[in-house]
Amino acid sequence: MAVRLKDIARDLGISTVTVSKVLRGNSDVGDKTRARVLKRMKELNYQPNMLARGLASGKTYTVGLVVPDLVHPFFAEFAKSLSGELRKTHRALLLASSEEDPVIEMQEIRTLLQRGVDVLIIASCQAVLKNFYELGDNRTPYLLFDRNFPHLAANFIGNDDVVVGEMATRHLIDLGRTRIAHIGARYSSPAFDRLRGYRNALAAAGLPADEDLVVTRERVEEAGDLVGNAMMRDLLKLKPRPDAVFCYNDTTAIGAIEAVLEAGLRVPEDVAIIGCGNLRYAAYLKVPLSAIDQNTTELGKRAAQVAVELAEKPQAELKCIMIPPKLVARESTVGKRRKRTPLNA
Amino acid sequence: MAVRLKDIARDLGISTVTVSKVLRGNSDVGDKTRARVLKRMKELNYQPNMLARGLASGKTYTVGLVVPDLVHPFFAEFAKSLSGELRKTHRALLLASSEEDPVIEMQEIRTLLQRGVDVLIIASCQAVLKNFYELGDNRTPYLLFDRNFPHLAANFIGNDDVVVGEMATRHLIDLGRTRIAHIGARYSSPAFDRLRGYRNALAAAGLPADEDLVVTRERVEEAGDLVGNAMMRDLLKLKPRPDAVFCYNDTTAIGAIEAVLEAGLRVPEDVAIIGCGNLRYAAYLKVPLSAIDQNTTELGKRAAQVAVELAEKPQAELKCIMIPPKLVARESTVGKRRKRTPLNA
DNA sequence: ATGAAAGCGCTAACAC
DNA sequence: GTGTTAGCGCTTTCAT
Repeated sequence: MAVRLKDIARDLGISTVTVSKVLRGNSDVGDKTRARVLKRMKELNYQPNMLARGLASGKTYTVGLVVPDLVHPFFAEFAKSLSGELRKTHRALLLASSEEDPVIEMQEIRTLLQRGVDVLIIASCQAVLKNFYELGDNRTPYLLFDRNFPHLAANFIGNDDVVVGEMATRHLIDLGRTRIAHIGARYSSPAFDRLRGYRNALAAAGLPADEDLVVTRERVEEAGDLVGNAMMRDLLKLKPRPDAVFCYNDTTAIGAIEAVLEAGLRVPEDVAIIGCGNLRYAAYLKVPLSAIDQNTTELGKRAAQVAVELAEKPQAELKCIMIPPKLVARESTVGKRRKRTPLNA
Repeated sequence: MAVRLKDIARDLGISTVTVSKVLRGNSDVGDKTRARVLKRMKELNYQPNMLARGLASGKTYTVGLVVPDLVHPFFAEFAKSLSGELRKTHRALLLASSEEDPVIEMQEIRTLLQRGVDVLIIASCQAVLKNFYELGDNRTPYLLFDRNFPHLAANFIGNDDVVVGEMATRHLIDLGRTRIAHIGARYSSPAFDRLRGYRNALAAAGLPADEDLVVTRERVEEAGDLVGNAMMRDLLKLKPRPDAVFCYNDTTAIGAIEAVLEAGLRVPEDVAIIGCGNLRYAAYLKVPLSAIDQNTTELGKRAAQVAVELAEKPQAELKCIMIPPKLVARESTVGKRRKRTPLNA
């Protein structure tokens, strides 16, 4: 059996309460007693039982995270950053992957809530989020991440995706492109906002908004390269064909580039392509990929901070945090004239 | 406050014990009583408090995983697969990333054990694993993953890395290459075994084992591309220079390819290069990368199964599971004559 | 088939 | 400063 508070108390002839107080750094303990307790704890290599603490105190020092796909570099990067930041506060991360399936997502949320996570961070794939309240009268605070639900007054952290769309499209405009297409996703706030940004930028530049140039398909997240490839092939059939494409994410962009090359055209000379996410290996692709970097590491850090705040003060004021994105131009838009951007820059 | 067993018992005029039995599917409950309990549970949307259950029963239905780097596709893929499989058994995943730092790793292990994980799965970055026992007299069963410690009698799951090395090297030999180099890692069982496999294959083919052709460096995991690039540059200075390289992983391979191209040479004509891991985007790289696929999804599935077994029967016989790797040949070794292998194949 | 009693390891609230 | 009492929500054991 593991060492318990009780063991230390017995050894020292004091009460468990005092030991507990020392454990938690409570100030109302005599210096001598504190020293003796700490010494004994070290000797016995005492490890507190967080289950018991959680049950008694209502705080588990645990954060739950639900993402649609752990392998997606964006979510993996976020999870890593979040986890690293939580470690500094001695909190643990309960992680679940919903596979972009709302039903699985609900199940995972339930699992996490049953474990008493202090906060829930979630990039939800629900179409509507009213279901969130059907999970019992649970008062666990939550933080929406990446995907927002405008009609829901909730804590949110993500990028300003309107800016993402504007930034990408503006970049293509600045390069002199005039027939700019958009390969988008559906049913999520980032998809919707990036599209809006795209339109804003076109309008601001006085370019026409040709609806043929906007194509979308469901489930862009999973096999994005294949989807991107298919959609690009559709776009290439248009006359005149687009001379640039802003893709919803990097994987669709990769597929799109492939389609352009397969059609015997050049990137970026015939069609410039920009993605979003800034994959770790973007610089090593057949055509090094330009992309909007989401600053994912910062996103994870800030999310951890908000999570800790929520854990400590569940009724805090609503937070809505937008991390500014950043343009990383590589060959897929600017061609070979610039020097190669180093990895992850 | 959330609904408790007690509430249901009170509503129905029965004891909490009976309700608890229904909850756990215990058979010694009358059909009528069971039905009433289940009905009421549904009505109130009862969610069991797993902390309380864990404290009382000693089982938390939680598995801990520690990986060196969550963003590394191999570990991300593994975590995803593991998590998906655990979900089927209603278990949760506590995840931690050690950043390839033994000190952080110990801290994370402690954090997980304090939360009472039923099993610990770990790709450890410790040089020696005796420290494992210093974490208290904890009897939590653990499963080593990817990185083995031969002198430690422990459960293990991973690839047979000797076979990985042989398979990769053999592939290069079959292509007629005779001066085959190896860019390796250090201080881990996969690194060591892949090197052994490399040597085995050379010996079996009657090729000389030139020690100049084996280069290693620390911390290949993090910025693998840069490390691979630097090591390849070293190799290219040799006379005669190598005509093929087996790289420890895909990221070093990417860097190595870059170095070859920067030197004005061709891949694979001048230098054939093969990696290990089979990145999701391997097919879309400048030179589509040949690699040994580690069958990571299967690895995660089997790990989950073993974890569940260990959770239920901690004293089970030691398991040592080797998932067979698979060769995926692309342009970086065989050139353009073959058809492109589809993504993730 | 059902339940009473005891307790998992800890903390909160209040005495002294 | 220190200790007492009383739980947190559940399971276990052993009566009946």
